[in-house]
Amino acid sequence: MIFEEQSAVHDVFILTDGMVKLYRLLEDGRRQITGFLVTGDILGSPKREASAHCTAQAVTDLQACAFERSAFFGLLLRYRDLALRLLIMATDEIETQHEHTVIIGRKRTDERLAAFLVTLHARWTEAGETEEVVHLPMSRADIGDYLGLTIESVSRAFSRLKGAGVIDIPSPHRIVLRNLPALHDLAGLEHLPARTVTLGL
Amino acid sequence: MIFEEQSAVHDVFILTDGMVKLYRLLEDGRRQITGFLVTGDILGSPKREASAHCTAQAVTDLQACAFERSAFFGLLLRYRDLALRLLIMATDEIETQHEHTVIIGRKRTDERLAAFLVTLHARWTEAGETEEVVHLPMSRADIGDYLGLTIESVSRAFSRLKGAGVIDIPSPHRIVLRNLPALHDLAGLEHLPARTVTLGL
DNA sequence: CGGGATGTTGAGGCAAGTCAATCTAAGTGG
DNA sequence: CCACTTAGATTGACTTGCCTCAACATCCCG
Repeated sequence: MIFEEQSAVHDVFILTDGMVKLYRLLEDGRRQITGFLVTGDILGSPKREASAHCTAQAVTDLQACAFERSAFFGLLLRYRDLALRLLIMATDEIETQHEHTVIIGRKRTDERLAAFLVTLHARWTEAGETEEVVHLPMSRADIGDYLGLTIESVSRAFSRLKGAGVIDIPSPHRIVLRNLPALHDLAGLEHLPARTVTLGL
Repeated sequence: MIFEEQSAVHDVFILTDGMVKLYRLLEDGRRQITGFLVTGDILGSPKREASAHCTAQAVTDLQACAFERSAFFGLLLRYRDLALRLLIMATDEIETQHEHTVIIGRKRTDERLAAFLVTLHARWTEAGETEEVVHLPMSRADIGDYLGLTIESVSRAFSRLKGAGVIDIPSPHRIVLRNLPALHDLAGLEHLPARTVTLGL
């Protein structure tokens, strides 16, 4: 657990290795994951007070670089470019959130999963992966809570895609994309994010 | 129509009166509205290239103040506070989008509508409205596309809330909140946005 | 007063959820 | 090295909430 909803956040992090999930909980236990962060991404709000509005939890073992918030603000005030850079990143993040909203608001189960796989694949490719493979360090429950589905629906969607020959599943956490164009088509994503760094929260 | 997805955007707007909807379309016509902007809100990306990643369309008659993009960037480079302010606004917008993601990803129809009404009410109250009334300039189709529902589901949800005595519907575009606590409870929102200005797109 | 657009209501279907059983893989201890 | 346990994933049977399709109601606006 990195920090929890409502709690004060003392640092801004830059992930140097591993994966983080961000989520919010409802009182009755329903959970919505709002995003996953990977190596290179930034975690933490640039707001001054900043009690976390969501929970950040490790999906894998992590390595990160932590900046004390006050030090971070010092940088922010001192280097005018920094705020502008962060503003661009925040703008990109809003765009990403919109894409996600379209996915969970208007797409069916298989389309959601396809979009998820395609997006993750793009991020791994960016990170140097050359094979058409997606690593899924997170559980099916995490995927479901990210896509607004149940575990079972996620599992069935995987099976259907496998049955259609679009993917292979050598292990639950390793997916081979056998037909990337078909997957793209199913995902129906307008523009994959061109950026390399995500601003989390 | 203010600007359309993919098209170049020449201005940054500050809404001085009226309401705008932002949305994205899928090829088959499915639509997801990602947000509504009201008086005082800002519309436009602070990115330099900026072809719109979503469509902005008027819901009502509008009045707005338009800044040419280049002039806006001049301001952005000249006043270091401005980028910081916009960064805060963008951060708030991300938070709002997360809330919206929770709503459409994990809540049932009536909860979604309750959350919608409560949020809009908060914005009208902020704007000086003292009665427990919500004005809905947008159509049922717009509400559905915002909440990830069909027109019919929205209409039925309105009827159920009315039947439960939580709201009155003197006209389709005018909702009286008869039991605000119950509505809040149903909505299950953790924190209503404290901010007054929304950054659109 | 029509007539078109918007909103409401009803009947029935289906995609996704729920509940439950089974399978798999990774420990863990004898 | 092998039973036993446990957590996660898959699959099946059934239920249900929302969608679809269709009919009807209401409201503007000439």
